[in-house]
Amino acid sequence: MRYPATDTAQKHERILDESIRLFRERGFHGVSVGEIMKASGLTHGPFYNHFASKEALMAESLNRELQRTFGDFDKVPGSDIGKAAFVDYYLSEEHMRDCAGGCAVAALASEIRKEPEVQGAFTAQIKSVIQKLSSYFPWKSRRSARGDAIHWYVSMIGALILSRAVNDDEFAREILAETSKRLH
Amino acid sequence: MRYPATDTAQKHERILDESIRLFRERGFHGVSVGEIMKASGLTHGPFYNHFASKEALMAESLNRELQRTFGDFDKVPGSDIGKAAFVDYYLSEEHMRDCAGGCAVAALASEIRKEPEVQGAFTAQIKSVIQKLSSYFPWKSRRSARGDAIHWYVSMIGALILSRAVNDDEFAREILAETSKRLH
DNA sequence: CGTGTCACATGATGGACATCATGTTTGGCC
DNA sequence: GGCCAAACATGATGTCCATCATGTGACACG
Repeated sequence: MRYPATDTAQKHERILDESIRLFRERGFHGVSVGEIMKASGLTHGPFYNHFASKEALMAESLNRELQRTFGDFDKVPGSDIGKAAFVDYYLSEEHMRDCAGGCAVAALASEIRKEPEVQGAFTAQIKSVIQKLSSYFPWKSRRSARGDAIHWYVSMIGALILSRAVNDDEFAREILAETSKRLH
Repeated sequence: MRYPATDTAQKHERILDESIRLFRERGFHGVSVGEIMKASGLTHGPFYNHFASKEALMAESLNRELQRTFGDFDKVPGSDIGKAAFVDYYLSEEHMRDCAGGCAVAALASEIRKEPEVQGAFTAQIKSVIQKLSSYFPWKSRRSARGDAIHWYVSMIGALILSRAVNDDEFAREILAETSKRLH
């Protein structure tokens, strides 16, 4: 590498960071390669020095983001307290508003269905988080812990997506709050 | 109208039908006006005789579809049986696969966030269905019926979206089944 | 039976986009 | 200190798209 090696690696990282931020905010198809590069402090040309295609970037940045998100899991205690804290964060008004910085699953799940190259890594990550959730948090229903974790997780995703889609703050808060109560 | 009035009205309807079908299948931005018109048996030009813009079509076709969906509500009995039947349909493998013909909320919710013209009608329709759900079906938790209905509804949406996003049929079926059990 | 008008088809326009081609700068290495 | 490849900028290419402009043919009405 004739350019300073660390700088180039940093630029690559910055492209990944800015792209996932923009993707979450406006969707895969709502952002152009040019915008991503501009946000990363570059012009659109050298994009192809870093990635084979836009779809390849989508796969890499999403995968990286999910890894980072789910890796942070053990920062909360694996108890009822930790579980409640996680719900409180996930279904907070703050998270609802911060789409660009929030959970990538809620922001992008419905677009992933159309991007085959992205689906594989996404599926593996979701399986892994379900596994982690079901063994890490306490589940006390008479049914399977794994099923409880699945239901718990899809409830949060659905609530967040719906609260973001509606136009009425009061109603959005109600969706978050009523779901939240029932997941503690 | 110098063309047969009924024909023109039928074409308008066909544009609405085909557009909502394509939107659910590929998202608002995944379909072009030209494609919609071709699917409706017309060329792209006369689109603007029927709608002011693509966004106006999005609003009209989604609103119409939601009205039709939520209007069919009273076809199932307002009992535990009816509620369970609704869950069984909504979280069926068939519904998971039939994105183009299925629930528009699950298919488009995350894109609605970016289309202000569409949000208003969407919000009103969601409020209305929550109202209907909470008064129509029996809810027996110690909490509010309305909150129960909200949680029940967002769970179904989240489960359907996630099951469609993953790449593994077995896992997708597990998401649907485990959620389904817990909503009966 | 002609005529005006409306819904249609065809084609144009201008912009956005992903991708690529071609120079240009950079800094590690001999 | 000069050389060369890697990483950059600029600009081109071709495609696709939403929207609009213009022509055309069908039908209701006189």
